[in-house]
Amino acid sequence: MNATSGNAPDSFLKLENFLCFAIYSTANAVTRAYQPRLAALGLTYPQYLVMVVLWERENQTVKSIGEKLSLDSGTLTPLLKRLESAGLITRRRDTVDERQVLIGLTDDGRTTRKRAEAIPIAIGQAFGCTLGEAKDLRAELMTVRDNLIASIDKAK
Amino acid sequence: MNATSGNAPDSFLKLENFLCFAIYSTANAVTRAYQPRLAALGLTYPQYLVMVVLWERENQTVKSIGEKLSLDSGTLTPLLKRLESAGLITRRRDTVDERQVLIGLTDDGRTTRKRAEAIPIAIGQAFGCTLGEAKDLRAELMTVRDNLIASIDKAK
DNA sequence: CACAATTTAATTGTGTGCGATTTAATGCGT
DNA sequence: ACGCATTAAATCGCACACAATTAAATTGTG
Repeated sequence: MNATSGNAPDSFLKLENFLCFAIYSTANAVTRAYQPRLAALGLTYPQYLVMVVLWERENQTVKSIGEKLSLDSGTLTPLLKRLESAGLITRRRDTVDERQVLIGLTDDGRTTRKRAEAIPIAIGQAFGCTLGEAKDLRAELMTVRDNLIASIDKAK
Repeated sequence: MNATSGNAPDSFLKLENFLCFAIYSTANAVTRAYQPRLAALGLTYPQYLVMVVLWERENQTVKSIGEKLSLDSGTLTPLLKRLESAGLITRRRDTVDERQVLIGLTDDGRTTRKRAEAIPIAIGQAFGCTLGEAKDLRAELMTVRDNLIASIDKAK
């Protein structure tokens, strides 16, 4: 019996055993990997995700974008204002329900999509795994993510 | 041929296909899941990771901690100052090599370990997967992470 | 030994994330 | 119609991440 035996609460507190650290650290690496390519489009990684959501469908509310990305208005409002200043999106109050703000794309915002198409392919190669492996990993992560979110919600 | 056919660069720009988004979003969920438990110890999630590194070995340099967590001094210096103000760690210049700052634990910092031991077990349950699945997922992620970091380094 | 290159932290500035609160608009029950 | 709960964004404060730069100490080389 020694420190490498792998049982006891001890081993749960070792960094090398942490799934959460693997997730955290990989996420940081993803952002760093995207950064040089996105900088060429004048985007940060979270801004890019917002643009992806809008490229799929224009004129969504802040809430709708927030649900898709699991981000709240505290994060999105300033981010969207920056995208607006950059001339990529539009923000206007919904005339029917004035609580809502509708986010649309400018011509520039739509055009940027073309330039963005090469990025996921390049990053996919940097991941160093096959499309099938990526798909499996993505599915497993989304399951874990949904479980975590469910347990957070349950605690409320 | 339609929008759901799944080929063409088009499908690479769909959020639901993004491995990177799965990683990003799961990482955010991990932080939120840890937050209430860590708040009871007065720690944030990145601070907790630093403590885990120090619980494994005391008196490491900022660089050594940074290598283990893939964080630079721009992130670590202010974080470590906060842990110092909280009375959990000590910071002192190495007298042999005065470029380095050695990070140690206070009695309080060492004691906090005991209270932290229950956390990974509770979070592990929130993940909703078996220990084996977690181990596999962790290994796959670390491979992806290392590939990403290698591709970032290669670009320099 | 001199001194340029390297190494280690700290600093600065920008952009997230998120808890908590606030503001304004809408819905809903009586 | 009234008032109250609910909802949607915005705001505020704090703590990361990280690129870029700076400052100080050490190392390596002639």
